[in-house]
Amino acid sequence: MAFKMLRYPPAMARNKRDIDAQTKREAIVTHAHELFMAHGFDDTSMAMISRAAAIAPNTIYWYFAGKDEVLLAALDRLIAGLALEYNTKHFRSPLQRLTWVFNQFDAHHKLIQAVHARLDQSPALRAWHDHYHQALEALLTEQMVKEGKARDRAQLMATVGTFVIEGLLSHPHSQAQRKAILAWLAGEAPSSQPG
Amino acid sequence: MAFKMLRYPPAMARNKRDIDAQTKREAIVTHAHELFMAHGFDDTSMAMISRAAAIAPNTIYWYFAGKDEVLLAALDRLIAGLALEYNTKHFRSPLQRLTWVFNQFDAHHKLIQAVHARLDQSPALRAWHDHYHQALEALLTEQMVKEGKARDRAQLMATVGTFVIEGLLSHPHSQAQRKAILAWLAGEAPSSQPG
DNA sequence: ACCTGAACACCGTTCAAGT
DNA sequence: ACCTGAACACCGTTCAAGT
Repeated sequence: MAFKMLRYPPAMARNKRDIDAQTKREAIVTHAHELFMAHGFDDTSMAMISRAAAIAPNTIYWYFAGKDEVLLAALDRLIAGLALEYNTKHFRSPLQRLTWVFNQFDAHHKLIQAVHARLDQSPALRAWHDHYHQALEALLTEQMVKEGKARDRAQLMATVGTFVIEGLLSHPHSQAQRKAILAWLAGEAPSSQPG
Repeated sequence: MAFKMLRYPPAMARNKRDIDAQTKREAIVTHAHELFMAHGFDDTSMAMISRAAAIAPNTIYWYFAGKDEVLLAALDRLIAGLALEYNTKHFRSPLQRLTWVFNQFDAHHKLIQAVHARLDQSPALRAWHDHYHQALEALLTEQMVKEGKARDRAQLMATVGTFVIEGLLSHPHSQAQRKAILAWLAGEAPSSQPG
């Protein structure tokens, strides 16, 4: 009776339980992440995720409010990992920095694509997207200002830059195209003239 | 017996039937277009379209292979209309031309968003998208070459341009931002300096 | 607290049958 | 040729019940 009011079982068991729960939650996210990457968000069903995690489909709803929240958790973990690596790395040039960031996104572009596809349906994903979109824009702006650009010019180019990055992520293109565009973006350098 | 091999009923009726069929087909497309714009592709069910067109849900499958084909028909009609208007119009400046094109897309951006969301699921939509993406890029390239840009530079900027247009279509932004970005895109003009 | 079987209210699509 | 009622194989999610 009384213990029914406790939010958790007693201390000893509580710790163990919490760890198990956390591990299981992460397992769900891991499997979901892989499946989203392999088949896309729409073509990954809750049943597929639950099968991969060896649980009943509805058990996912104990850990997450819904499918979008699973995606959100995968995204958060992805970004946290990237941020960590970004901060410990140092880059030889602005182009190298930009290329690294782009390549990280590109390696997980199916996840990012899922975000864009669900923007209108999920306010949570909309908020997530807008937040990191703005963060990327700010990062590009500061980079350009540091390189001596006027702030309002830098802001414009940063917006353009995020659009270009998203464009590259979601459109097929050659390696040469990518290289030229990133180079242009990093330095606004003129494309190389043949001959 | 014999007439069963004819693909159509006899002449008199055939004409009438064909007209009716065409009209009905267009009615389906019109209602679908409106619903896609209002609710988005995913949140528009075949049942909703059929209700709007006052037919049974499965009747749509007599006219179209599936939901994606309905979207495709709506897109084709949209583009045909735009192309017609574009060719009869003349513009005072490259910026005016670009702004007009952009505004047309923007007015129907929910449809274009649907294309992007379905790219991976539907090869037909993928083909459609790639075709018109390339067409837009070519148009921008020729425009820039006409203005005296080197061809490979123009090609790079055209790719960037289509990414920027898609970015503007799919991201919230202020009117001022839009104006500045389109101006930059049209002439690569420097953003205005305050003071 | 954690997990599940069964059900719910959909969905796009198919099929057999009508006219 | 054109249209439909009924069914199919899903889907994400909910609920009552178990431990």
